[in-house]
Amino acid sequence: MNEIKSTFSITICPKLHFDFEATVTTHGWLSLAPFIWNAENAILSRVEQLNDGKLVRLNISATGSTENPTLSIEIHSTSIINEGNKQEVAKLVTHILRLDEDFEEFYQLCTQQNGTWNDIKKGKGRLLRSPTVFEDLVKTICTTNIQWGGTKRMAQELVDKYGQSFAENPTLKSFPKAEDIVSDSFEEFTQKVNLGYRADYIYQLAKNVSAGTINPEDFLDQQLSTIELKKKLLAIKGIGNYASATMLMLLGRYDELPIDSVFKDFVSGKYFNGKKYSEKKARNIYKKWGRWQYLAYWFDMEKS
DNA sequence: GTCCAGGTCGCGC
DNA sequence: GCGCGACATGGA
Repeated sequence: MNEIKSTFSITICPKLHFDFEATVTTHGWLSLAPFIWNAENAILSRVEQLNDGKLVRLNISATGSTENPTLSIEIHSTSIINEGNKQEVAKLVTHILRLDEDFEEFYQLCTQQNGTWNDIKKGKGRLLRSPTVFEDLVKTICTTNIQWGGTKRMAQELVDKYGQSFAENPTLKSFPKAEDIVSDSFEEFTQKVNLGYRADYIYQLAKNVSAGTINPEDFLDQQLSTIELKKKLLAIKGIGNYASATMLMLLGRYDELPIDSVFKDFVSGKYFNGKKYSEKKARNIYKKWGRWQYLAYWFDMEKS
């Protein structure tokens, strides 16, 4: 058994109010591999392969109030961890927890609403995301036309069959990179993981990303308008209206509503007494939230 | 056994 | 631009 050689702690103090546990648990992403959530101790864990190939296991936790929080990040590895590795990890954690996003305007809108909207308070609103846009794209495709249990299974299978093993505990693996997936033929891929007809979309995406014809990480570019971004997302096979809205949320843009069966059931039950309604009427419910509509819907559901 | 899921694609009109 | 069937897989 390889011994752990390096354990470091990095402390990040978020600029604004920040609720670690709410950020991690308000989105189902935390129950998709390779994320591991230790609810008892409130530790978010995952194995990651860094740019230089080193495999690390990260343990992320928080102490202090939402006004004055401190994030603690342990890096476990059998490799020597250098300053560059630490900086990469800090950047990764900033990304998945959205420490750089500004929610002040959303909070103001919440304050304008009465009652339970005030419970959102400062520090909530952030929803967990994956370290890479590629991983979020793959997972989002795995949420379409399937129950949540199926999404979890598919994420786990991808990690089990194509992730890189963490030396200390080989059952812990990273999420596969595009190159890991296309190292196999499509036939081998469909044999190893059971993604149904989505296998085609995901393999195609991995091919394109690996070849550089699609660069999902560029989607984080703030210069891109939401319209342009949506166009790029819809051009990817397997991403339609619902999935593009979900991806926009994961890219920090909350303009679009993810209209799927869950959305329809929720809106029907809460606002239309279970009766049929037009999509336009449903949209009107969240219209006043402007570019924060996704979060308005999300927390409307959370609070119910 | 049968049905269908946090939809999307490709077709025909 | 809109309606419709097909789509893989496993869980309900």
